[in-house]
Amino acid sequence: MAETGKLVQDETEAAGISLGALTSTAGLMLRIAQLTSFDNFFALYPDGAIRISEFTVLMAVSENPGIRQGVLADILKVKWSNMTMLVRTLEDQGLIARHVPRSDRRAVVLTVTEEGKRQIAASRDMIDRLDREALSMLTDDEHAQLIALTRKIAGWPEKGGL
Amino acid sequence: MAETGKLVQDETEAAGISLGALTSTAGLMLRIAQLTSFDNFFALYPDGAIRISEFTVLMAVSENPGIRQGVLADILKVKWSNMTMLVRTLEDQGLIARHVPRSDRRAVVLTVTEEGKRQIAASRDMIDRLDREALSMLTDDEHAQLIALTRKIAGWPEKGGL
DNA sequence: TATTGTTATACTCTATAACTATA
DNA sequence: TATAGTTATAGAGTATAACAATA
Repeated sequence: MAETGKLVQDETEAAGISLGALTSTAGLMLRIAQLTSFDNFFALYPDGAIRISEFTVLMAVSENPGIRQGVLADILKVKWSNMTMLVRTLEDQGLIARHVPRSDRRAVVLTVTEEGKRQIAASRDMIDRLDREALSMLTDDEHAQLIALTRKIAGWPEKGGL
Repeated sequence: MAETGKLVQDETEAAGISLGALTSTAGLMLRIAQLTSFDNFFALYPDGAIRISEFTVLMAVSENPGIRQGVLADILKVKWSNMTMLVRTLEDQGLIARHVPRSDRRAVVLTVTEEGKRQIAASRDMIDRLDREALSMLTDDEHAQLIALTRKIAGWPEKGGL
């Protein structure tokens, strides 16, 4: 567990702090929960490992070989201009390959390289484990509930895609 | 036109995109859900109204009169240096008052001014309503579930403070 | 020496507009 | 004219370190 979360709890407990109606503002609570989750996650995450944003793109390309860059950007709520840089970083690392299709020479389609596949294999178990550990205050049932709820918010049905 | 909300949905549906195991990474889903919630919220939020970060501080001070700045920063996961600026903005707006207590002249304790109380009264209903509307894809039960789960993640028990 | 808060600054993410090349 | 992607840059949010005042 992360130091930060514990510290906050101790201090707030000692001070007898209340946030009142704020804890019923779901958007704010989502934000605080997400920050807590990320704090805990990155406290465990080794330096030098692939960045989460990069891993997310890598996984998304892996799940959708030949996806166009713009489509990917839209799904992950990243601006096209920023996705350009993200993808270039991954290309520089040799993890994904860019290809201009003949059917539309404006487009760029993406695939994962062999090295990228190795990176996924090496990182995925760790990320899953750290992700679960970062939310270890939840029971398995609650964890599943959270995923179901956040999927619904994101507009993604049950298993897989949309 | 290049990037619109509607376009995103159409494209992903048309492309039959899948994010696979990524949708079981709770931390990532929390992040996407939070971004979605904020996008929806701010699409409805009127220009010129108090900023959410400022309103959050205002509410927190209102719930905890005399709270010290550093404690507040820790609870809301804001750095002290940044809280200094946030609080100054609110002071400049005449919404909160800063006071150095005799018991510890290093500290700064905060209270909400009369004007601040008026601001809260004027903003709170709207924020609650927009917050609920931003998550209108959830049922009331699911909304309550989400709040319970995020409270638990944040380390805050049932109702109110800790 | 440690703590509270401030200042200044750097860094990361995200956003916007102008540009190209294709369609 | 519209679209896919790029470039350059601006902006917000966040992080870090040095500092002053007080404990």
